[in-house]
Amino acid sequence: MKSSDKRADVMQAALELMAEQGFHGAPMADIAEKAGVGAGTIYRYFENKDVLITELFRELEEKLMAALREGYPAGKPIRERFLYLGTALLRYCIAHPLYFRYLEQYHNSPYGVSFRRDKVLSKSGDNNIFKDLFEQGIAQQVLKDLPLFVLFALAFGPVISLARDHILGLAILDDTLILKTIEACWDGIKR
Amino acid sequence: MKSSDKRADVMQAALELMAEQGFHGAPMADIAEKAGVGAGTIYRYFENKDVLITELFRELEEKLMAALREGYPAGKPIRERFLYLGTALLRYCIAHPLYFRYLEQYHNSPYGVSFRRDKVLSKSGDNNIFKDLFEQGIAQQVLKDLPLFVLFALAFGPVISLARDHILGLAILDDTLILKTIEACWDGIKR
Amino acid sequence: MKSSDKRADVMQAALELMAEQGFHGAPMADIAEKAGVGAGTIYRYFENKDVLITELFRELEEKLMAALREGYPAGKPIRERFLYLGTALLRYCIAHPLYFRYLEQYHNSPYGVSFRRDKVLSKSGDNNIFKDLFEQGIAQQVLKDLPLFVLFALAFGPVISLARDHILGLAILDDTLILKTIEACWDGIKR
Amino acid sequence: MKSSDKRADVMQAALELMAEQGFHGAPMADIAEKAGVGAGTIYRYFENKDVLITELFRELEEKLMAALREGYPAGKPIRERFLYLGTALLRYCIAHPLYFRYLEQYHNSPYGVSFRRDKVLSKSGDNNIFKDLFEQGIAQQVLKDLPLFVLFALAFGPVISLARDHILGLAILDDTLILKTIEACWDGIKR
DNA sequence: CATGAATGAGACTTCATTCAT
DNA sequence: GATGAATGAAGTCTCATTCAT
Repeated sequence: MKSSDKRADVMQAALELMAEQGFHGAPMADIAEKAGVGAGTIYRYFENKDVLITELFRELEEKLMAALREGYPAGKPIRERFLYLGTALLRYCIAHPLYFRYLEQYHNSPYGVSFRRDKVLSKSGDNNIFKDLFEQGIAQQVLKDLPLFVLFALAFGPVISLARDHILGLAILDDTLILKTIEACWDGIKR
Repeated sequence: MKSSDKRADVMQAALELMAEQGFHGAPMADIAEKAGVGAGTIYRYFENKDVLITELFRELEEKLMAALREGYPAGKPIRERFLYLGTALLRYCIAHPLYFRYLEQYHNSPYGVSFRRDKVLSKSGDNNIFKDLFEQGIAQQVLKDLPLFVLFALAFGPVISLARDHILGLAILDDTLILKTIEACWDGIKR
Repeated sequence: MKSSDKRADVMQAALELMAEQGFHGAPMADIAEKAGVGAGTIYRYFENKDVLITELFRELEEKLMAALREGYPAGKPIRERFLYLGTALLRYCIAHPLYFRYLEQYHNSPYGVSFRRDKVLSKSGDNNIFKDLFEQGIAQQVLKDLPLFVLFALAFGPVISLARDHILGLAILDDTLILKTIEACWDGIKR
Repeated sequence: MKSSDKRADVMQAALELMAEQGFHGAPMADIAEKAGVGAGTIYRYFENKDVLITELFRELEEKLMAALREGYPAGKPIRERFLYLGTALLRYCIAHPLYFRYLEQYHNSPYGVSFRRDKVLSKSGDNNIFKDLFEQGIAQQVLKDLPLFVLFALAFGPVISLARDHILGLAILDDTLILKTIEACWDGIKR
């Protein structure tokens, strides 16, 4: 059970350093040291720094999506499903500040240009819970008849904004406030 | 009339390069060349690169706030004032993609840590139109009784999210859609 | 009959990679992979990379000399013996471009400094067919009375030059041309 | 008159180190130190190490050709012209051992693949003294009727071979011996 | 004996900043 | 004031070699 999974060690070290210092504030040497491996070892697992950054992004995003899918009340009404997703997302971001900071940083960097935000909404083929939710909501005339990307922004823009504030220590969010916030988001998208 | 305002030239060059390539993708030498000045000249106006970055951020933010203040219907009802602010902000971001990309990048970088988001809400002393608006709205029981930072997130989180999509080419926003979006934001914050 | 002669496999792999990419363009890991052995295995047979390089050189040189000795018309006249050596050498270089490229590279590298060219002419003790040939030729007044190294250069310098051109695709050499060339070399050294 | 021509200093340092240690035995840091400049300074004059290597090659080759052209008895008989070229070339190689070692190293490295040897014989357009000499010689039936590349090898292969030996200390060449050698080369190519 | 993951010294290169002109 | 050549610290990455399995 020893921590001999060096690849995971490297990713964890990279996450911690990059989330806090930015991609450029985390030299490979520092990552290696924090991971407890030699500098060259990183390159056995990641072709170069860019690949490490992107790979880490993919993994964090996958974790996030998995967390949202877990416990998702698939058969329940639109509103209930939305409230679940919103609160789960906000809680997740707050519970994993490093993940959140890393993901945000990635999105706002030149790296993010290649990995478009829209993937979240239109994940090809895959069942996309967001897309499904909004499309059903429109079809059932429960939600406003707006383009998906607008609904998405209305629903989750506030979550991201709040998560940012919380992590910066500008906001304190308890369960009650989280719920109220997501209900307010619902007011924004519901017809 | 000569372009002897080298300081402005440098800032413009820095804006263009950094908004597109990121802070680290814009070497001082490139900025100097694009600005049509010598590399050393930059240091007559900015102590170092960090100062240039921060100074540019301050200037852009000030421009943005000035734009929002201009034409602000100060005496009108809460809702009208809000709709004005929301649409103006979204239009401004769309009209000035470089400004927006730069500001976002700054917020999500380690630089942003020192210059807190909350400044927007609590600008010391200065009359802060956002803060005033929300506080009055709460007092008049027009807005939900939520902490200011929540209202702010509900109101402008979607705007930022949409602006990002628009700039990445993932969304097309016309005047009608902008208005509908801001009205939806209003639904989110109104009691 | 299993290819358990790993030492030979390593040498063959090293030859192929180094002849084409240069000594420094052939990492030990690549050599190991091409040889179908583990990276560490190479070090069971060769103390380090330098030793591998030198060992390979020695082996190739020995092969070359053996090829020249084979069929050498020892008892025949000077001229016939020379024509045999010259054509055989040129044919060998053309038939084994990898050997030739490797040997040339070795000679022109810092490695070659330790392993001097003169070995060819003065191989201690061993009967040296070149040395013998030239010395006899001078004694019999068939060859010009020049230092051995000059005769050697006159005789084989052109061969090396041509082999290089041929391998680079700059020259096409058939049997007739090879013979004419060596005859011309003879004209250069004969009295 | 100070040695402020840093570009030249770098080239000289690179020549000395690379001729002796090989391209890979001469780190940029060592070159910079020997040249008396900062490491980064090299990159103001040469995009990268490969460019430095190639540029240096070009310059040395140009110097060599210039030296051969100087004093070339253009109007004189074939034989005289050839003797001039041969002795001049050999003398030049001996007088400039660093140049010679560098040039040879370049030719036998992967770099040399792109810059073909044949350039010497077929320099497009430019008046090529070698090509002209051999072609005239063949036309006048003074030289053997062999392909140009064969004549070239016969004429200069020995020179290169001898220069190598001389530089390695295996041969001592005085003016008399140089002349005799080139006359022997003439015997090789003359009809 | 064989392996190949791990190492870390060292190579190349970039770029913020300085300073003589 | 302005310039831009020069600098060198620091960053990314390679690869010969080792050693636990």
